[in-house]
Amino acid sequence: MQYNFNEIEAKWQKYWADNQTFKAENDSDKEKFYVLDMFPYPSGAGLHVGHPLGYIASDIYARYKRHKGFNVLHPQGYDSFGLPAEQYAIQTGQHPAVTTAANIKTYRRQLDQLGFSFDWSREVRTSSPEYYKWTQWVFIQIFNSWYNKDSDKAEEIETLIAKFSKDGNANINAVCDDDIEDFTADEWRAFTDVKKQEILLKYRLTYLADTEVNWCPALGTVLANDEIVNGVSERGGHPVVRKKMTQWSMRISAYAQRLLDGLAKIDWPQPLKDSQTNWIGRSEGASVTFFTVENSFPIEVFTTRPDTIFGVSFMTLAPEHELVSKITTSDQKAEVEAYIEATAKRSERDRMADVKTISGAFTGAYAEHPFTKEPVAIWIGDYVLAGYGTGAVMSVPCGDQRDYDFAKHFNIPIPNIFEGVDISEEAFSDKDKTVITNSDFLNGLPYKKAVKRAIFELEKIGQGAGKINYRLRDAVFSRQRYWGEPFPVYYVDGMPQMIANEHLPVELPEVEKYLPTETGEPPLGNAEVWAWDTVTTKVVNNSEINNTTVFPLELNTMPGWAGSSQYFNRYMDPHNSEEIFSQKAINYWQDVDLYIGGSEHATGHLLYSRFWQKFMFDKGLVPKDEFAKKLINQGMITGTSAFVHFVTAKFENEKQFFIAINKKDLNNVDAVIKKWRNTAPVNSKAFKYGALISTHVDVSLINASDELDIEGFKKWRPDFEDSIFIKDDGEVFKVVREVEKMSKSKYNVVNPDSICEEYGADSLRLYEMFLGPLEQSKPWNTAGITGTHSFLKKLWRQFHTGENASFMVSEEEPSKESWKTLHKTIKKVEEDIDNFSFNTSVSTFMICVNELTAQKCVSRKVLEPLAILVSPYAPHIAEELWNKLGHTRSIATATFPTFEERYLVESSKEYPISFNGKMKFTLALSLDLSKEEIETAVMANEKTQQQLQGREPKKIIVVPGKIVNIVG
RNA sequence: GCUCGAGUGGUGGAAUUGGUAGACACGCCGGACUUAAAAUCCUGUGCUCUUUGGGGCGUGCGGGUUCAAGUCCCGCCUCGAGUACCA
Repeated sequence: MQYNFNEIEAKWQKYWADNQTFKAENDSDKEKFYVLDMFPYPSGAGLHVGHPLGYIASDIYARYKRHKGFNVLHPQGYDSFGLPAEQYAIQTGQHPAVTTAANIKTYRRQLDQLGFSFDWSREVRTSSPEYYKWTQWVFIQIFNSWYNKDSDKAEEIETLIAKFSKDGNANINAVCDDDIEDFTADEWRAFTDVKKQEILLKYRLTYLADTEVNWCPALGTVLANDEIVNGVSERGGHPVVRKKMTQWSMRISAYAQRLLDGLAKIDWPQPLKDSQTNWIGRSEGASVTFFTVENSFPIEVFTTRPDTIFGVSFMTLAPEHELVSKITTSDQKAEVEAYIEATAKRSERDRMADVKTISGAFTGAYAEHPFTKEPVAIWIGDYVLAGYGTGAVMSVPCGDQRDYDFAKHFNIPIPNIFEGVDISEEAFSDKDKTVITNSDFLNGLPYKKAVKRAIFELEKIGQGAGKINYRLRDAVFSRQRYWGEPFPVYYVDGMPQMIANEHLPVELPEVEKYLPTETGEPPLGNAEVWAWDTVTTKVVNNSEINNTTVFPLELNTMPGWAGSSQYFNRYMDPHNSEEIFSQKAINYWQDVDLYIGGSEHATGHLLYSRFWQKFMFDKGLVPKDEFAKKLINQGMITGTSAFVHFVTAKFENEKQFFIAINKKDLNNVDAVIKKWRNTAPVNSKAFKYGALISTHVDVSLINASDELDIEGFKKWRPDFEDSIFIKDDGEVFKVVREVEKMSKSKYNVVNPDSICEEYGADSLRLYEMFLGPLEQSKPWNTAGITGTHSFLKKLWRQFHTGENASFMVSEEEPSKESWKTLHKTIKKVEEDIDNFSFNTSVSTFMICVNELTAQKCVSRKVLEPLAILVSPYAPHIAEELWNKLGHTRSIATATFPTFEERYLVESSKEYPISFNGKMKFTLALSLDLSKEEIETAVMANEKTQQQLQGREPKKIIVVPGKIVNIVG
């Protein structure tokens, strides 16, 4: 009987779906285990072989954990809001919901054919109203919260209001906007309602603010910093400019320290933790206040080197700093304004492109040094960023290279405050070797002590304090897009109002056009039915807006990360229409035990999700403040692109054609063409050819030996129909191969559908694991799949040893060798899965089956456990064999076999014996011998004596269980 | 520039964390079966010398520690990822 994988796979996929084999219950006596994949964005291109890598790994782990007796939650869903569907809608007018639904269908079919053990009854889609109802709900919770630094957590806004009406805001220790004026309780109570709302907005965890944003005119939207690559948009590569807009922001900066601390308790890859640490960018130092000589304007700066305060010879403000216009002297006004205008014109991209050019302008103003009382010149310069720290620095040219370069460029004095250090060429910034001089009370102190003392002295005179600064900025939460979650927000007198929880979801309205409006409003500005009636609590036509009972709704939508920041919790109770999830469900499932996904989300989704989780934790909604215990970044499977190289050629007065050059001949094109010309038509008198050009070839036109199907190529690229191919000696034409990202435009995409059809899903699953370590990126090469495919055929034959290869296993006791083979395999596979080394366990299976074949082992006692071992990797064939072994329930319910040492251990073990470090022979010795007994036995051995040739051994090294080494 | 990570046959990659480097697979060479192809099976396959017994060299390069180094230490080189005037 043949291994008919197509039939077997279809049969069991249907069985699993019909029987809901992988449905997880929220009620179980078993221990829980939550295995999660990053849910996909359903793009129109469907899956290629690179996509399922992480899903296969997580599926193996989920199936393994089921065999180990856990109640496993292994859900899947779709991150179905996003830009591509919207772009497509703009081009074709098709509603994104329609294309998204079609794409999801394709995804589902492709995922199903790989035999994943997802619990599809828990599927979520971020774009479905039942789901985004809860995204809106969480947004409202965040809006109704403020961050109390005293309790170090988010609290209800009501507690803040209570404090205001009792004591005003003098003693509030909150994370909030920095432009807040003090008020008393009496003043608070006297404020108008709008004024109160305005103030509260400065404290809320999500707030409206005029933010300088990255505006992409081509896409008509705002992009996050991580959506911009090299100054252009990640999608589409359009230019990006700075623009001020009123945007919703999330006060993620309130959580900076907790996000940093949390990294210590989660088992995530170090590089990912490093990049989050970098992103948060904590730096310790001090804030120092300088006062201008004229008018005593305070200028606050942040420095990590308060110990170098006596080295200050000037100050630099960002050109955008609000004080610049107030302090600039009339003499310098023209120069300063010209400089500000020049920097404003420079795009972010230009600034990045040339970091070497030093530019700036002197304001004419001076500040007073807090200790020496000397005047310090105030400059502006674009190397100081408005968005970091206070947008102003105290410049210490002897201790900071940028200050040094600036000082040199503008001939500003560079006083030296470091003992025995030459600063004539560059600044000295080695903290550990610092000994300070010319610095009054800091003289002679090493770095750490000097910092402490400087802060102490600053505090004493009230002009500074120790401070920790973070690079992490609040996250902009508004997008000028259609295909995203609408905000549950309407505006009364310009102040945002939340729609009550019971009226959620606020559903996305229909629009005629998906582009921004002519007045530059977001696409929702095109909606005709987009106003909130507070009486009927319904969305009504815009014409009904009267600003007394019917108000305009928010036109922005939420960013992509809104829906992905909580989906892992929603899976626990996805159909709950009363709550985001029940407390019972969250208390059972707690958190994700294993999360597998790409590292590209390090500073996006994975940081935002940790922030939302911490917020939810503060609100008492979730029991854990980190959502995923362990995370693995699967590597990318890259494509192997193929190229054909051509020269354009022409005979006199004739039409141009192409000559394709074989891979081998690329280094001596001239010689090859000359040779070809000799055989060419006679009219080759005036023959000319140009430089080499190369073009991608669809990899499906290339065979395993890199040979091109020339006829197929000509059909595929009719523009090359008249080309001449200079073939290799063997009458074949070989292409050049190169590893690139797998992408449609590079024609190197390999589709899992065709692989499944030809070799089966089990072969594909095994092969993807076999390719290499999970976390490493590796090139795809379809040719190698025959290896895992023939393994499955061998496995099949092991169970089909009857007449005409019919199913047959024996009930007899297996040989000792076979027991050994089985238990060796159990041990290795168990270790491999626990360490996520799925690649080596595939090898182990191959060795196992090869050995069993050699041993002619057909015993049920060995084959049955083997089927269970293989089943996480190749579930379809395992299920079929399991069924043939007479089981009526799915193999998924079987218990993982236990490894027993006694099958491996024999009475003796082979010890390699070496002389002078060179291995010479091995000796079987009893396992329970002591180190001394081994030594004695080795010395008594005939071969040892031969090797020693009568000499006394200098040294005998015995590592029990491993090796005996004799130095003669 | 800074921060991580990685360099092993023709290729993907193993190596129990200091103990016979190259498991397993692809590819290739040769063979069996076949009219033939496909499929399947068997043998060989790091480089090199060889008197066919075996010898020498081999994990990016140069040193070091050790009886023993792909693995540990020091100094380089190359590639990949992230980040970028962060005071």
